[in-house]
Amino acid sequence: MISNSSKYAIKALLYLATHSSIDNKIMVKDIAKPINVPKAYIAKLLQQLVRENLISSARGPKGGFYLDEDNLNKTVINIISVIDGEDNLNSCMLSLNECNENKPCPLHYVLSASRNKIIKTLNNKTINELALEVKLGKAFLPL
Amino acid sequence: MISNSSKYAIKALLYLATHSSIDNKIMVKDIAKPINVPKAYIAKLLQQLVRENLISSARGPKGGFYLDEDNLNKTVINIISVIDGEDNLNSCMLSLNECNENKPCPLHYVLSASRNKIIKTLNNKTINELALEVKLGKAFLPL
DNA sequence: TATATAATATGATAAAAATCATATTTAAGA
DNA sequence: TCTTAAATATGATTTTTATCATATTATATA
Repeated sequence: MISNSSKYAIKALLYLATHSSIDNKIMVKDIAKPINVPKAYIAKLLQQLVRENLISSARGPKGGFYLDEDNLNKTVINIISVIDGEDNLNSCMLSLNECNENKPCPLHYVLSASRNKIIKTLNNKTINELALEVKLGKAFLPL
Repeated sequence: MISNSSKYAIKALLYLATHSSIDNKIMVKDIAKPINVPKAYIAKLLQQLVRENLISSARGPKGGFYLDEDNLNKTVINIISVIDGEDNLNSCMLSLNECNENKPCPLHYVLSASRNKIIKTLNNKTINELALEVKLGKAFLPL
């Protein structure tokens, strides 16, 4: 439903949102440790996220990863879409392709409301907003 | 979060709930086709489900799979637990082990309510109740 | 402009999940 | 009680996901 890779990517963005800035770029190795993901693995994911404009980077000395204004306004769904592809979250819980709101499978039927709410939330909440919850002391890292 | 195998198992139980009885047992091959799962794969899962008392079976001629009264009262969570193990659904969306209601990660924080509702539903709804939705015309197979 | 530092591209390996294949056991019915 | 029809047990294979390794490219700064 949501892959390990997506989870790692979300963690990385949350970490960058709360710790980096254009003047304070963070290297792979300094991201991997605190978010608890293998360095070589997160490195690959970060590269992919850069290509898809979800995060920013600079090479060479003083280089590293950070989030610019645009990056901060990405949503969780944006991340999952890039890493896992579009459809995973849109499909019903049993991955039935003939299942939809009009003709729902039994599980879909009983879960529809909650499920829609989750998707809506993931669609609306930006990384920036999530990071704000942390600054307000409502939510917590470590990741 | 919820494996393919679990999805297949849920589909199988829903199919049996709506089509089988102790007097009308259904063979592997007649389950595999309508629920759209490879025969050899579902066979293995069905065997596991029998061992864990989630479904019933009989060998030999006139044999096959069916649900007894006890089986019909199993919940979706029961199925997922048997196939995927206990923890998968209880963990937070990012699989953080230090994340909980009191000290939630940002994602957990914004999804908590919907997520709890889903888990509660999966915990309470029995296979029998789900099948009833179908009989009442509120929900639909095919699977 | 040489050096060192950092991301990038590419691909190999390992682990897990999904799928397939088959010999064995059980039981119904002729 | 023999034959046949079914599940069961076991394990092999394939595919996908996760992980690791490294040579290449870009850039700050001495």
